[in-house]
Amino acid sequence: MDRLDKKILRLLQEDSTLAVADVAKRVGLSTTPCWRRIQKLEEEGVIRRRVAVLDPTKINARVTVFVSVRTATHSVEWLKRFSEVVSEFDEVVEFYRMSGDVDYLLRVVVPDIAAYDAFYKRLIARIEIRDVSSSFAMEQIKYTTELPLDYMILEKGDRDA
Amino acid sequence: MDRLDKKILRLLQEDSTLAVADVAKRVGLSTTPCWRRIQKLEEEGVIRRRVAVLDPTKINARVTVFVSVRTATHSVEWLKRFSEVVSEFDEVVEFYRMSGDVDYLLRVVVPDIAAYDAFYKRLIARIEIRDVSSSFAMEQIKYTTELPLDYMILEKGDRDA
DNA sequence: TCTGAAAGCCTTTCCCG
DNA sequence: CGGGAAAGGCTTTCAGA
Repeated sequence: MDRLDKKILRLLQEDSTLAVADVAKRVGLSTTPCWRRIQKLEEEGVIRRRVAVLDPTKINARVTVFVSVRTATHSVEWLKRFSEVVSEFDEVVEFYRMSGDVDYLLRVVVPDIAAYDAFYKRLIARIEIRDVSSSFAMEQIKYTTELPLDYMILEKGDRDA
Repeated sequence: MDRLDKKILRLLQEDSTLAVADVAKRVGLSTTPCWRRIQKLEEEGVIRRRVAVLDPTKINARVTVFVSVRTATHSVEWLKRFSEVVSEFDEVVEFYRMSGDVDYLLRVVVPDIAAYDAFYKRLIARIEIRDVSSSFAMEQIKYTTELPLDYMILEKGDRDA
């Protein structure tokens, strides 16, 4: 991956409806090589997918809750099952295993607090959890799917912008 | 919005490269009305954008850090500036104003702990913060841009699947 | 690897139930 | 609102350097 790939990724992270010819123009290539590069980035899995991003308020998914979970000590199999059960919930949009005093962190999306309560009950009905603590987001100030590209490692001979 | 729109959204949240004709087939419409519905969903802002989702490991953005921030009591202007300054950082991919004992929560993406430390220094150099606490994610078990559609409010007469 | 042009497929429009 | 068919535009392939 060189700086042209990086430019292409920057554009497509922002707007994947751009025509290949447009991307090509902006990075200073003609369409064919640009098309091939995008193809390669997809094959290599650098581009994982192309998706539509929806407005949460318009589909009644206004509230984000961060759920901190402490599990009791369990076997590897239990932890695997725990991951699977939690991941199955559509309301869980992000799910991390953490270092520090919290074992897991979930980002849960629901319409309101009542729906969160219902979700919570369904969750604990499916799996035993030692300790759960919920923090409600009052406002989503920033949310982006664009990952920082500044840390990308370029091949030798590509040190400029 | 009816259940056909919901089906369309479900498909496009998953894969926005689907041809309109394919989406149409899967929801049981022909291309023209399906195209019109997608158009409308875009105009109404239900579909906010279409983006490429990248693999974090392939672009050297492996580590997620959750940063809990407590601010001192400040004016509305200061809080506005705080939001702007924090949002400017590409490493901050999510940023929430919270209820409870933490005032703000940031999801920060960096390649490693050293890069996080550098980010942290740049952040506190730009704005004064009372208290910062960082939690590192060891593993991203689930990450999806797909919001739950089950809570969507449909127009009267659309109560089925 | 890049360019330019040709072929094929989709999107988008038009007009009719 | 939904459908079929035509026009226009993009994507994808192919040949040449």
